[in-house]
Amino acid sequence: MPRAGLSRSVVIAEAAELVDEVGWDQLTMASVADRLGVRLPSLYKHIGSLDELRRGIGLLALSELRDLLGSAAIGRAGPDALREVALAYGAYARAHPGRYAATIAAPGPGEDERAALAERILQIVFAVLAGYGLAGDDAVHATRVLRAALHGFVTLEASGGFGMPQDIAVSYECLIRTLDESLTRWEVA
Amino acid sequence: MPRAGLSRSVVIAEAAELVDEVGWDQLTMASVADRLGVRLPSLYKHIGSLDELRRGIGLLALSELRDLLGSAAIGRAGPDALREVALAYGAYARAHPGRYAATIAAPGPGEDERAALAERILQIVFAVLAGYGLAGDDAVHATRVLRAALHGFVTLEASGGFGMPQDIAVSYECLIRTLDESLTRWEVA
DNA sequence: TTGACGTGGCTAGTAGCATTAGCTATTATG
DNA sequence: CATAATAGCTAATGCTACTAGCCACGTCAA
Repeated sequence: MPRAGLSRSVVIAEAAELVDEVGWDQLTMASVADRLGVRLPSLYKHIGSLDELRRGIGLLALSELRDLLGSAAIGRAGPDALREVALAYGAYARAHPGRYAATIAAPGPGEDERAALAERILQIVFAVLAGYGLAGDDAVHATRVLRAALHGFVTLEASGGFGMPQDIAVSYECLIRTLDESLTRWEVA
Repeated sequence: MPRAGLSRSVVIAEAAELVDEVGWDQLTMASVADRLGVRLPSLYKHIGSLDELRRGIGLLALSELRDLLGSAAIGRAGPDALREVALAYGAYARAHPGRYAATIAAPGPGEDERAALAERILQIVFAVLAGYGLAGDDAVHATRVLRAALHGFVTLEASGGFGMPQDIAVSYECLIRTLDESLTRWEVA
């Protein structure tokens, strides 16, 4: 039996490819093993469980997203930064729907690495909001509005929720415009 | 063996209760059967498959949501209607997280009843937007923005995505305000 | 009252999944 | 080159969805 040269990160990377193709909830240990040309139980030498594999994909996706959003925000401010970050966010979700879904579940207790990544992304968003003069509680509420809008849009798009024929990219621009206006005129509570 | 008095609608109703308690992706035929005090295979006298059960829950949830949103919108217009509909939407998602999740998947081919319900809900939203003077393509894009924002918010809230201690209800009010302002100032593309 | 029939719930069995135990051959290390 | 670690294997367990076929309950007509 020749060795297949697997490792924890190889398994996770292959699984990430797989969920992007077949969907987050179709992830099985069996299909990952198939894809790697290996018998199912062999995976357990590298990954403890299906749940751990899911968390691994989530971590990978969060770090990719952090890099992309960071790059999009760098050297920009205000509406420009907002727009680029929003576009990068949408592009990632569209290009990697499975990974994106892995991104959503909140870090459970003990998932320190994940919490740290989420924190890092939050800071990027805060930096964008600072360009609109928002900080403190306002920044928290504004962040929630921002995340909700972007996440809701890409999720509905991915699940086929936008049945009408109108151009989805135009709708996304409307969303960005809505967010920009809202942040510009944010009334301090 | 005394009869348990089951029926398709009883099974679906019980399953809906279950998913609200344990989560949409934890739904199994086995747990529904347990809950109804019946052996697993007996369910198949009433429901063809797990997938059909899921669709049944989705249908039930959509009809409940249509009733609630319809009631919230009736006799109101403009910002008032928007606010009430948004609050009703959030309240339903919070009270019935499992059913709400069942609501999201787009109707597949052949799911006419589901498509009809979705259509009905869309019309309620359009009626709200008409109060802002929006119609045609604008109404479609605005609907997408509206749905995305509300759906994203309740989804992130349900998945524990809002970790900060600030009051979530306040954030939701910010979201409604954002939407109201956006619809009021909607620039015709 | 009785008896036949439709049907709801049952037991038994198949197949796919996650997971564990334990074997063997490969590979890295002394 | 020998030894130890380990990657991948087969085999086995238990859970799930789902099917086949039995049998008792309730109904409805004679």
